[in-house]
Amino acid sequence: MPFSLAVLRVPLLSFSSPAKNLRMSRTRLSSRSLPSEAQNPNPELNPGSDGSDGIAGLGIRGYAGKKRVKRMIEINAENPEGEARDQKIDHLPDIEEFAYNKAKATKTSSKVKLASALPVGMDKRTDLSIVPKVEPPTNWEEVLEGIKKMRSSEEAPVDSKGCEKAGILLPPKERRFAVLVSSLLSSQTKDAVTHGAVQRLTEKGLLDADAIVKTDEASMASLIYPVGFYLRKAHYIKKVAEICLEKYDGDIPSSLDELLALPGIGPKMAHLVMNVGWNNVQGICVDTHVHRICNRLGWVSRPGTRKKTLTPEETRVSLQTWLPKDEWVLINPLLVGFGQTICTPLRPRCGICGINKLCPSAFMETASPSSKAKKSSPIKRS
DNA sequence: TTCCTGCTTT
DNA sequence: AAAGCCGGAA
Repeated sequence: MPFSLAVLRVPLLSFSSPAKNLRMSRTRLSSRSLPSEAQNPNPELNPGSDGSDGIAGLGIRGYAGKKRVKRMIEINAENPEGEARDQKIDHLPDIEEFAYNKAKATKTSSKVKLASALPVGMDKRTDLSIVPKVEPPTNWEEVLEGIKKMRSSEEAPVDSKGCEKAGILLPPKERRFAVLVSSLLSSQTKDAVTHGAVQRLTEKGLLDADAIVKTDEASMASLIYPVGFYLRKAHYIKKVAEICLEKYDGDIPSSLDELLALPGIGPKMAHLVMNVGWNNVQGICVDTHVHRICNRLGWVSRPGTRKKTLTPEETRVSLQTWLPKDEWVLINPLLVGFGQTICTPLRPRCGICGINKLCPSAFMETASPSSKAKKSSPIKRS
């Protein structure tokens, strides 16, 4: 085991000011050289582990600015392969190979039913061949390139503190669990806050299912505070840990449906975990940023119409009908970072945006997105 | 006010 | 479809 599993019982604290009790001994994780495929229990599920960290690292390597590369090299200082890995940037693993290779999961949960009842025509969300072929948006490649350029010149929170980065120095199984917990914590929470919470859990060895079930909910809540909805999430984390321990031998589920069946795990997190946790691309991870930006760009629409999509799930399905699968994984960190720094939800910085000439929504949003922008859809405009 | 890499329940 | 969860920051 890479770190001590000693369970620290944290006294129940009042939540009025829990933060001050959170700082304790800062035992640094042993960042020794890590085995990759050597300890990978499911090598067939991790074809990306060619000595690299697979897709999980792409969020880091793909759009790394100089600062970040430097930081990664620092982090990997004790890892002999570290620097070498950082050189191999912008290399896409062959995700086609294992995109459709997963066996069907048990579909017993109500959530699964909900998921497949979503506005699709593509049940099981894997077989795109039955979806009517949609013409890709004009200039989409140029737009994508422009965004990539902007992303490489400015560092975004997601680059250093996103879920993709969670547990990057851990062995596969621990890393997967870290990605799952990190995702769970990330919703409605700034990356820096999520990162801090994960850090505290890591220091206490609480990214391990076995350790989590032995920790009471209040302690968990105080540790992850102040992430959004921390009480609920503390509850979910414990439930998830119990399920993982019982059904998956302490590992996380390896199929989309089984992930969706976990409490507190919805489509956004499930796809993220599949993508960066299992290197198994079943769909695009669409969060609020991807949802917003795709609509601003006119990249997605309600089926058969030119109206904006109403939900992230609708966006995901629409985007998947035309975006080449090569881009499915990278589109998330790309647009999330873009959304954090430039194409912000409120008052997007169109003035400094390198693709404002190509964006149908550029300089259009004077009021809040909910009030005005809703009526004048970017793709409907003449 | 609106948002933060949402999900669950009504 | 909409409310509720959580609290803080811009």
